[in-house]
Amino acid sequence: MTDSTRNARRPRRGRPGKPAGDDGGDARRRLLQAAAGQFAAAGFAGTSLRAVARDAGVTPAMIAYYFGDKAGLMEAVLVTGLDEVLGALEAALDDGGGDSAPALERFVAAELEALTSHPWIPRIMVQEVLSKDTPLRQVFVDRFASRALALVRPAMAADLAAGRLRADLDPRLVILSVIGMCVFPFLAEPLLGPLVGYRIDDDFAGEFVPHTLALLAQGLGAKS
Amino acid sequence: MTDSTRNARRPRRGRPGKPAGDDGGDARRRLLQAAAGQFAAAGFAGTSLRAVARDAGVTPAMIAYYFGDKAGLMEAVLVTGLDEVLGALEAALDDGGGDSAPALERFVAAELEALTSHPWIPRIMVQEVLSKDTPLRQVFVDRFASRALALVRPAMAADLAAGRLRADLDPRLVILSVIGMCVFPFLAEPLLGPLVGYRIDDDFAGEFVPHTLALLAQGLGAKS
DNA sequence: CTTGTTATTAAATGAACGATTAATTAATAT
DNA sequence: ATATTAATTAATCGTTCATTTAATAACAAG
Repeated sequence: MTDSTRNARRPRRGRPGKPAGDDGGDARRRLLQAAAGQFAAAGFAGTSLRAVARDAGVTPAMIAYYFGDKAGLMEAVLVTGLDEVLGALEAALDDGGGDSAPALERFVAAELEALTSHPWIPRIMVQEVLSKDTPLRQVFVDRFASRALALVRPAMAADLAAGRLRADLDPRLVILSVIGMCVFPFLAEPLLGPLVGYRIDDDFAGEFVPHTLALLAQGLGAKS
Repeated sequence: MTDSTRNARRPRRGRPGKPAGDDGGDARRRLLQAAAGQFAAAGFAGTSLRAVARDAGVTPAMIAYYFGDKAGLMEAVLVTGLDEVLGALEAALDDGGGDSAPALERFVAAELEALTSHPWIPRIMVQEVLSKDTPLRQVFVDRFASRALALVRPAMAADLAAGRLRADLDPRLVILSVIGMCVFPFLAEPLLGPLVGYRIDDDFAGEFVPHTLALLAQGLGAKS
């Protein structure tokens, strides 16, 4: 499906040499975009550079030219997306710091909205960063995880001190549960979307953020 | 790491022919075990049959003999594990039906305990079933998802009728959030385990089940 | 105009992979 | 005893892959 829909776009492959005019510099961006989609859909090992190059309308040699090798391409894809998400998280948590909503609520909302714009990030993460001990993991830790945790932990401590967070829960496990609630729908959408009945489009965050906040605020139990 | 630790076990590969005595029938089981580990760690495309066979102490031709081809091996791995998990869920939800804990609580506890015994299942699912439209997906839906949902949905309805579940939440999204909370720690353990501070061993369910139930029961908010 | 740099292609290389086949041995049935 | 079946290895085939190399064309600077 991914093939047949995108294939007919670039049927002709030109003669060697620098292309004329306004196409210049575009190939790198198209390669990143094609690679993000294919890495998310088929994983690192399951993605062939030939297919990425074909999707981007260039030859595989261009990947070596711009990114060195396959791992370099994956790294470029990942850091490009992660930087954008981290920026959104920083903006949401540094916000004033005064009387706004509890920090964990702002964190959840910002994360869900950022992921809605980059739905391939969780899939690449789980497939290539979470389970395997690849060089990418260090990139992820340094470039994203450590900074994100540095934002969240003091915010949680502030919530706790202000009495806006239960004191009898293990903070480690709270982080785990909250991240899981936020990230899992993006992982499972291709299967559970049709089955349960949801779709990740521009409106998804608008629907899922209130639900998640309501669930986190009071749990599942009926009001007594 | 996976290589060097498991490698030295079966250094010698015998002469051709049926092995004598009590080894018979063991190769199939060892292949399933080795394949589960490698599929979970490296994904379907990232796993080579040569490596699985080496890990199991046989030749790659044995995989064709027992499972036909690579896809058949993966399918056998998956259904073997899923059947065991489904059995645990059925046992937990069919339990009497009387005055025990809310069904969603029993579901959560049973799922977490079953996954603790088969921690590779969520990783294979996310990597090979959730995101890609492979033949495995139908296997998963028929063999597990449809039956599990058939167990959960009436149980949730009963909870709702008995006033043990908030009526103002979207049931579709509740299922999504609950599954995400349960499954995500298994996906993220290789990365977040050392970082956040938890390990999936025999005691994990004993620690995580009470936390999850407490969080689901009342949410994060401090008691007023 | 020439010279160098940048961006691109076509073609070749070598390794790894999944799958197949033929040979081989043990167990079992006749 | 003998034939048949079950379980296993060794060897190899054809394919696909990532990567490398050499050639080529546009463009910029002198």
